Amino acid sequence: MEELLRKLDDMYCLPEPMRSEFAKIWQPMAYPKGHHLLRDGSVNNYLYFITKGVARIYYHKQDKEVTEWLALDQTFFFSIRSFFQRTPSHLAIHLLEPSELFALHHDQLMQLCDRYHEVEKMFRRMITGSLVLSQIRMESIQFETAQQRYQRLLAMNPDILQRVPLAYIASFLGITQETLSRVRGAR
Amino acid sequence: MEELLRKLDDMYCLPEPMRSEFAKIWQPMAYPKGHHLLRDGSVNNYLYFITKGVARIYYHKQDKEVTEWLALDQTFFFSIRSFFQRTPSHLAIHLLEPSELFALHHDQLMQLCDRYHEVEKMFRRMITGSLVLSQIRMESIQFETAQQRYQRLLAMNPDILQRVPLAYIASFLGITQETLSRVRGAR
DNA sequence: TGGGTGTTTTGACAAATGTCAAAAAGTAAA
DNA sequence: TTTACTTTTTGACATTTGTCAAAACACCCA
Repeated sequence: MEELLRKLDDMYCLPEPMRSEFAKIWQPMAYPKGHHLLRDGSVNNYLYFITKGVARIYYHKQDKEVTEWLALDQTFFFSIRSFFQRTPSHLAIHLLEPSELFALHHDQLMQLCDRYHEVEKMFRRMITGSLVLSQIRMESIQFETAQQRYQRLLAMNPDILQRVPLAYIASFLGITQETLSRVRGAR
Repeated sequence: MEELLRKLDDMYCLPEPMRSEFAKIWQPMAYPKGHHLLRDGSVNNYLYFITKGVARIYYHKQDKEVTEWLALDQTFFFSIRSFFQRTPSHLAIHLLEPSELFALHHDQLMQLCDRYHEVEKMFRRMITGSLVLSQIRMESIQFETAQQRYQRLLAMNPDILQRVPLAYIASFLGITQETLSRVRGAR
């Protein structure tokens, strides 16, 4: 819980009555490796924060699985489109390690946003951060080689190699596993 | 101004005192073709809405120019990172046609967000919309061929070919002009 | 220890896209 | 209409990445 609150403070320091009220609506949970937090076709009602473990967000493209995002410890994740638009998700989310998480229900978040301007502001900043990240990733995908994308990922997550199978990393980088293997060999 | 207000209502219908107060802080402007709204290296203080014309957002990658976004009529645009993080922009913005725009200054927007919860909410929804768009574009770039991306662009902007040089479109799609030319020829 | 299973690498070749140079087409002004 | 200029297309070839199949490696556990 401490890590979560610290992350939230980074975005916006809620004044005290709201801070603890906001803290209260996060539900702590723990699941084994392989557990699905979200199956494709259902609406993503929760915004997650992972304190320990790894989550993988993926979808089916024709017959293949495509990894859209890898969430390591101390990060937020969810199906952006499904959560905000309240539509069935084309994404699924499962855990690559036994994990500990906090989950925040969409409706409870929205209620608190309606009630407290401060919560709304904090949430707005959180989304703004996601938008900036999303832009950076887009530029990376569009204008860097597989090699460069791999280096960038390693720089941001030095221990990802030990924790996530290469097939998922390759898919996340937008290349095949074989290409990733060759890129790695070249250095 | 009507178009702008209609777009804003789509996101969130502001109640009346705030709606007109919000409308007041948008500054109308008109510039000739080629005018730079933002030069790289300076902070992007304005969020723009274009009512007539085309704006191109681009940056320098080594010796080349890369088109990051093309904003046709009735859309919002700005340098996301610079505007939110208040840092010098690596992006520049200029106009491909004589254009009419509305501009909203960062500080005025933030002041109104602080003052009115409703404005904050509307702005939050606006950013949420950008985030969803950004996600969709990311998937498109990562998992579609040049051919498919071209078709998608045309479907969303049928008149873009008449208004934007192919070199810019190619760059926006993340391919070279020659490849775009061949993709076009193949249908 | 030795299968058995899943993961990662390698090889041979195909497909997509990039690069550079030149030709063709289009546009605008004299 | 002619010229000068810009934009778009084409050609030849190089590079990157993908595909499919097989080999090498790593790990678990009986």
